[in-house]
Amino acid sequence: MAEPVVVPAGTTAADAVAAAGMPMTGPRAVVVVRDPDGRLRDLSWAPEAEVAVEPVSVDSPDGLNVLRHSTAHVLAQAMQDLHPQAKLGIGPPVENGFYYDFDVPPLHPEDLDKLEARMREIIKSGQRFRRRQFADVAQARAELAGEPYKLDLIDSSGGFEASEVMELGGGGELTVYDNLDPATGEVRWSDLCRGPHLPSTRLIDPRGVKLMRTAAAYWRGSEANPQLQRVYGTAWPTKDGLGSYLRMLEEAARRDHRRLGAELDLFSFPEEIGSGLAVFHPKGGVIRRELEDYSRRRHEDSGYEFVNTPHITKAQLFKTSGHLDWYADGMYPPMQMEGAEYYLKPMNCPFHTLIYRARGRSYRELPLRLFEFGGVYRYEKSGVVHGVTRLRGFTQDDAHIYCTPEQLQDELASLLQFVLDLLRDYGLTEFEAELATRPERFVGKPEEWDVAEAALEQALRRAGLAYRIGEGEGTFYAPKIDVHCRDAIGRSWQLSTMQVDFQTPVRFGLEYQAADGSRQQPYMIHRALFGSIERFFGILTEHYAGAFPAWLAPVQVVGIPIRDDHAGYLSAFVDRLRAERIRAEVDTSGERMQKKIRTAQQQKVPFMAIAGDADVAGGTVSFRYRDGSQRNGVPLDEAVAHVVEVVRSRTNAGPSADLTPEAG
RNA sequence: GCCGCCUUAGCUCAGUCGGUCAGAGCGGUGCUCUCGUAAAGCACAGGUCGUCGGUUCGAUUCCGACAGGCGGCUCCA
Repeated sequence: MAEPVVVPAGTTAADAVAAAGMPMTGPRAVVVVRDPDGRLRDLSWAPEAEVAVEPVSVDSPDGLNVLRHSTAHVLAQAMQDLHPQAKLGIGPPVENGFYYDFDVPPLHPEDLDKLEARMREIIKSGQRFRRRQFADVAQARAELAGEPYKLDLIDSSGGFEASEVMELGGGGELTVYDNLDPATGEVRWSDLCRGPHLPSTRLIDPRGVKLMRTAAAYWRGSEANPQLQRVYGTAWPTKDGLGSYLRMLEEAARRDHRRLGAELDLFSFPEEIGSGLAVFHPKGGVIRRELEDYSRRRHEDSGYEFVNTPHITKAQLFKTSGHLDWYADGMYPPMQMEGAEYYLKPMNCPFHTLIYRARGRSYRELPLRLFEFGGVYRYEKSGVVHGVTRLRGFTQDDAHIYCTPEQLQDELASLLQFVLDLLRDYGLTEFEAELATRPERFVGKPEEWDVAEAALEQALRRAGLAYRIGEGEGTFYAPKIDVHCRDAIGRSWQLSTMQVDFQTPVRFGLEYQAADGSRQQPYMIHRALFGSIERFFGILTEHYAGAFPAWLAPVQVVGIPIRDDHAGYLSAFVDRLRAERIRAEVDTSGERMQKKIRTAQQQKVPFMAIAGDADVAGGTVSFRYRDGSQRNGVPLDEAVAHVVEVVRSRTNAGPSADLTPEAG
């Protein structure tokens, strides 16, 4: 945080910042100030009384938002220069960039080039941003008569969350920013906006700006409204800032699980099966099985019992659960059979609940923890299926826990801890949580919701996990905790969910007999850890960029003979590894050694075991690891023990010669 | 579902302003070659240019529908 500067009454923030000797141009330029109330102000702001403000530089989070917001204005000006009929929507900064929505005919990639060229001209002309307040709504309406969407914003401002709409200030204050020609002071362009903005377009480095793509977006986010053309762009204080952002995008593309899934022969989406339905190939199958097996073991250790349930059911089950009332549109349509309607299941919980109800339950059995890798089918809209992370058929690692009211709190706390521990074992270590509370449409009694929400919040506190509240974002039957994880390149993914459900036990009439002989209703907790196995698989693929830890790698060791006649020696070595259940093979293809190394490297095999005359003579192999490091002349016994140790440790790092302690 | 774009060999992509233009690299197969850590050489095989319909003397090339995909929007129990 920068040192505060004092702005004397009647002078501008810019004067004070300049007098303090802070940069006014360049990659660290101060672009706005924060007043004592925390509000960001233009540098041209002149307070009526002396005030201490915090300078905000363009490379700070707030400064970047200002830069991007101002760049969005430049984009809009460029758009209206090139397409005078374009009507303006909204144009806020977003993570890593900005967008602006326009009512124009659909745009094409060439249009972006033209817009960028015009933006560069505007930026170089050094237009000044001037804040101007409308006297009243009538004046604003008159001036914005040609901008129907801006009028819509003004007319419905009462219904807006002010923080979400950059166009409108708080408290009904309406302001406009004029872009002035620096030489003549003429107004070149104006936009309804609450600001703040850069003092001048000169503060934008055109080499740090790039328009990224066009897309359609509904006006004000509602399907009921017309679609506008959205232009996404990004802006950084410097050319290097843009460069490193573009490199990050390339890195993300390099990690794309759809691409890696094909390159590493993990899974595919045969058109014949249908959109959103994946098949896992043998190598993908190995990874899945390892993921699942480890999860199974951990669940068994933690008192879960495994169940199996069918993929289809008569309609009544989902009528009882309430899902048909809420989610019929998201379910595959019913099949008629023997006079009954059958549905593919979109959820496992009603099935597990029937298992609970299959016989009388005693308080001594609780908590009863039922677990299943349950295949579910959801009719996702055609535009949303995405690789393996958004499928129409997928597998939930779904558990339902039935417990007494007294057990609820401890059960939730230990459950959350269990979830976090297990995610760490798969290599995810950064978590954020969200507590999603009662939505507008819900079932049950508000008092019950309050109890459930309080229990979840308590569990979060006990776990010491940072969380935010998602007001009204719970499901229709339960509030929930969602756990989000950050991957290796900082992207956040929503994974685990825990829901406290008081409704399903009522709907299904669940009971247990308490110690005093009375019949009581259990509480129910829904919990998914990966959410979807397939999606988790995809996320891990991107997290590890396809270089899975040794314990998950589909092929753990490839033996590479230097000459063909070393293959037999390596086969014996590989047999010893296989006896230890290591997934090992010898590359006996007709290629030369260098090519085999390249192939194994591209397949991201954790251990290459190379052998030539020297190794055969010495009874050793030479390891090459994925990171290119080497460990040569390792005696066979030691080599087997080394691989076994790395795999069984389930370490998510390496392997690498640099991480391998010299065996003694 | 909505808007825009895309769909040529297993993969990545050239190409046809409608008429011997169906091509390349990688991958695959075969032969030759193999002595130390990211690509040896040669040859061969592979595509009714997503599917169906229309326009046309003639369509992979133009039009339409459908399917699948990509980027967003919306949605995500």
